[in-house]
Amino acid sequence: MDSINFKDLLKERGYKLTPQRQAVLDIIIEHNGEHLSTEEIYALVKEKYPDIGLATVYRTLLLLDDMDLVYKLDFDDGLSRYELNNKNEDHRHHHLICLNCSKVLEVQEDLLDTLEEQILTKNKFKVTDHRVKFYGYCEHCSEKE
Amino acid sequence: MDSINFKDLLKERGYKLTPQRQAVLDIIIEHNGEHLSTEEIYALVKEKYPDIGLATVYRTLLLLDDMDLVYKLDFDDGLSRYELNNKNEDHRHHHLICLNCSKVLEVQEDLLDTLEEQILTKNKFKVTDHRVKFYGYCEHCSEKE
DNA sequence: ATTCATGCAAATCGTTTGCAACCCA
DNA sequence: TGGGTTGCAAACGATTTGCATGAAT
Repeated sequence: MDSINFKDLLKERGYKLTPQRQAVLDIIIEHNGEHLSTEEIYALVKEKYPDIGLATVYRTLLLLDDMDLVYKLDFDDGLSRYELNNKNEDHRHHHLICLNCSKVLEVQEDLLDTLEEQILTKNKFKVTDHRVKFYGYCEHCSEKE
Repeated sequence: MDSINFKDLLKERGYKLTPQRQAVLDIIIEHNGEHLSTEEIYALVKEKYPDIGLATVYRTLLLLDDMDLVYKLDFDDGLSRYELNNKNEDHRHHHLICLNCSKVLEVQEDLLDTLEEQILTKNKFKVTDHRVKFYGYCEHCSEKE
């Protein structure tokens, strides 16, 4: 996601490119693969842009989510987390949440397509997206038992 | 879930059976199949037990969730919802959330077992539970397009 | 009698919003 | 210039917590 592209996307919707918005997006791009919480994003942006307000970060994340540039996550820790919405990823990945140490791993596998077809025929419900979270024990925590 | 059983389960953990706890559980059993929010549960319990406090409902739901008697749901509407944890159900069911009218349907299908096996072998992650939400359009809203 | 549970109100915490000042287009 | 944007602080809404009272075992 280069800045030219971002600016155009904003303009399409009647929005403006501001240094704050760019800074928030930059941080998320820099931390691709991580699951940053709003506060973490705020702290990281503040390093480069000390005057930014928390409300601006919230507003920007809402905007980025709405533009499908980021993906909002929920790992049941009471915080909203975000990751870069990697569009050239063939399938959305899923998260493996360890019930013991809370570590979050990722799976690329996606066998849900067949399930979605079944849902369409049996329930007449057109699935356009899904969110899956697997809970269990990671390698390290499984061994400790 | 009869009350004798409930009382024993509580005693095992050093807790007491109170009319408030029984009333909350009763409401959830009566409304099996629904996805009641905390406030909805509070209002329903209040009909039978007008003096109950909201904090008690919160505390009881936390307890019931911890005892695996109920299942906490999140339909992204900002509210915590709960459903009876039906243990004789062969598989956990999943939810179909309509992006248009927000109606929530349920699927009993569970093709995730094979996925879980793959995750165990490939990621050495022992899956013990999963949460799946499908987003899309229900029959009615699909037709309107 | 002891221990846990309740109700109430205050506190908490993440998030949203109103508004005057500000700045990008 | 003008309309979107910002930072700040106040407001918000769901949930939690402190504490004195009350109830279950």
